[in-house]
Amino acid sequence: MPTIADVAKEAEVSTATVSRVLNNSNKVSEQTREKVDLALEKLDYKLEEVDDQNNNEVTIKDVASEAGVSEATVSRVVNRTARVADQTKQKVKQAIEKLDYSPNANARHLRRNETKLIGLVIPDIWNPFFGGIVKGVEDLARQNDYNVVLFNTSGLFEREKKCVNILKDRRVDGMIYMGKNYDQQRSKLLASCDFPIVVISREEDRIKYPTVNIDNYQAAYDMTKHLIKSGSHKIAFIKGPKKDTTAGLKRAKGYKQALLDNSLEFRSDLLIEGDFTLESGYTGVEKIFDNGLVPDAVFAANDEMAVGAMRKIKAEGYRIPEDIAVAGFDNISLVDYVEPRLTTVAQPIYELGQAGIGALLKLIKGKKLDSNNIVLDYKILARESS
Amino acid sequence: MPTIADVAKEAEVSTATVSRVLNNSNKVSEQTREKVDLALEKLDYKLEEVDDQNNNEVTIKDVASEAGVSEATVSRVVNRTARVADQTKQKVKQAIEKLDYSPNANARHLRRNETKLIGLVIPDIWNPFFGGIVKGVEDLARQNDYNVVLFNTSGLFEREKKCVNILKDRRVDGMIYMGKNYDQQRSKLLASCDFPIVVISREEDRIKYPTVNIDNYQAAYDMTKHLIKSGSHKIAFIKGPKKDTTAGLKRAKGYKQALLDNSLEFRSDLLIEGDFTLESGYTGVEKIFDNGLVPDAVFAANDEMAVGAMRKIKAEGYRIPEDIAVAGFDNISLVDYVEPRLTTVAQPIYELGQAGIGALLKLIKGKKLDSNNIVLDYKILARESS
DNA sequence: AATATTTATGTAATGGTTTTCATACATTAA
DNA sequence: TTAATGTATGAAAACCATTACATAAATATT
Repeated sequence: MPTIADVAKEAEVSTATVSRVLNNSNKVSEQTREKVDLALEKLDYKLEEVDDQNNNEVTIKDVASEAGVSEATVSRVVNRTARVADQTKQKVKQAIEKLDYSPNANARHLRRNETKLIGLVIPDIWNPFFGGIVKGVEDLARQNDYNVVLFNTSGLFEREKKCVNILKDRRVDGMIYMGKNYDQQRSKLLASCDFPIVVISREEDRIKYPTVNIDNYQAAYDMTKHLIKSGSHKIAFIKGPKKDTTAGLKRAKGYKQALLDNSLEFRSDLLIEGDFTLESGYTGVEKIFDNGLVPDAVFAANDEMAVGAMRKIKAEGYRIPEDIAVAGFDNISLVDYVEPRLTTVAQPIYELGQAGIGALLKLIKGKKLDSNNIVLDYKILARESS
Repeated sequence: MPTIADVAKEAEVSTATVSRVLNNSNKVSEQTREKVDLALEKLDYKLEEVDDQNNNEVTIKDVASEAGVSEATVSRVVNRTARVADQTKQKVKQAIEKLDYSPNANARHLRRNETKLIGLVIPDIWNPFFGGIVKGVEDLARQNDYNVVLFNTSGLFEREKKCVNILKDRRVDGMIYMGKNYDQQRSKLLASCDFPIVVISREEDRIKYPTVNIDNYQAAYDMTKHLIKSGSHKIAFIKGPKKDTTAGLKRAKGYKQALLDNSLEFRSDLLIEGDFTLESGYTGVEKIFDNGLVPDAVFAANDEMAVGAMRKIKAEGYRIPEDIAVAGFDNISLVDYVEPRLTTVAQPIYELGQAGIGALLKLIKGKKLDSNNIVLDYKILARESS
């Protein structure tokens, strides 16, 4: 169906001119009129009621006229939102069946002023830790008739910002946010949203949104204690980068406190900085060895670094756990693949996701949360490496 | 803002009755009228123009009146869809800024008859293989102003069906589908969709939608050849389950053909069935040993099974690769964590996702694809285990 | 100066649904 | 019977934007 604009383009004149030709306005030169006429012919432009029938979507209108009732009644049948006489109901249902009608969710959402859409902003879906969370979120969301729009930010603030703005435009009903960390600019960004937000796995004290987490301090404390009980008393810790998340810092704190509470010396040369990659675990242990130190246990703030540590320890000829015990944090799937199997803190990954969306759904429904800081249980998984 | 329905509820009468009271219809008993009046008062019901001001969303109307122009002009400024005088443009932009207006994407999509939404149906987002694909899809989609709605089906057909129906209701512009496999019921399901579909990582011959894949047959062939060249001539293969995907079957075929082409005997007792889990790799090798056989190489149809195989091989005291070489398939991240590092076929996971969404975007734009079967390159990663 | 054309902008229809209020008809109570 | 009420349904106004067409004013052309 060509429009006036199409014709104008074809005839290389303005739409105004085409309009004049069509309405026999007299201020059109013979030449131009001819050009336009040609274009009209060529594109087979029809004046009568621009038939927008290229879009053959079956609408509620079609169902209504098929069933011989009003659109309102069809809507009532579809949504079970008011009593409809049995006879009528049957007619409507038959019409729906016959025309294979399914309501346009967009139109419904526009009208109802809700989208049944949850924004999910995470740094890296390729990382199974986030994969598990996303799974937990999506599963429970879908069970509650919400769908999830996924955004992968690589932890870049600029990208996070873009994603959040898209979510605003889309008028999502809520968002689950996992930024790289939680600084001032991010705080501002979240504050600009007028839908509920839940933050997962970012244990920040200054955060003003509901969070779902484990107690990182206590978990690290417990794991350290476990290593001490197993006979270690010279325990190294590989922590996150200098600008770590609060969650990361808390793990380091838990480690330190456990040492002190058990009358062990805290040595800063056994507290090594890493960046959560396998390599940094490897080089972390290397640094310790280079200093002429040989710990009897290495506890890393995540599993990847622990595996890196294991590799260096083995490369130097030490046995795990006989000479040096190793422990990690997170319980991502790979801990099962290394040898010896890695002792680690099991985060309830899937459950973190579930708890997050659970809280978000409550907020969306306007309910209050019992607590603004949901804390889930972790587990110390003592396995072969300790 | 109470509605008539609210008042009716409060007064415990039908809405019809409330309506009659409001319009001074005379057929209302004194008693009822009193009840209704009371309710009206209590709820502070206002007749004049039901002020639906509870929703304080800034709309294009607000911007238009703030800037003193028509809504059409605002739209034109926002969408750069027609020339607007500089002066006017400035006014509009200021108004937008002042009111912090952002267009309602839903309304736009409804009108434009597009949603800028891509459905992404996968079996298990927790599995990093799919995680990588999702990342590739989302990255490229977002760069092209499309967003991704994610569905996690666990490979259950019933759930896949539900998800696809949601996508239909939502009128997504396209879908990327990774079902468990591709049987008749799934084929029917996809056929019922009236948006373009691309299938990733399902190499089925009978599939009638564009697919993105690697050449599984050739890859397995090449890997087998690699093992032979490295000196193995008694190579076991751990394949997928009996009802495997065609992709899985092709890997087995490639393995077999490579043996034959290199004058090696194909022995069915060295072709073991697994189910793509670590455990099945372990028990697979166990079965071989139980039969009194000791292969000099084990090639598994995926990495998890290869790791399981490695574990059993080491447990029996054999050295890898000196006694028995091991090879996997996929190159998921864990291959880097095991020792020795696993030789494997590297699938271009992220690129599979990208190619998939690339093809889909073309289809959405109404373009033809060069080929209905996009084949990406794989790599034989020869590492320590072979 | 007269005519032709474009530019800038407005009006109103449109997208598909939900929902409020109104009302013909059926039912119940007096 | 009649008066009072409920039931089942329809008409029309939302929801918020885009866009086809119309038109006054500005500009170009002759």
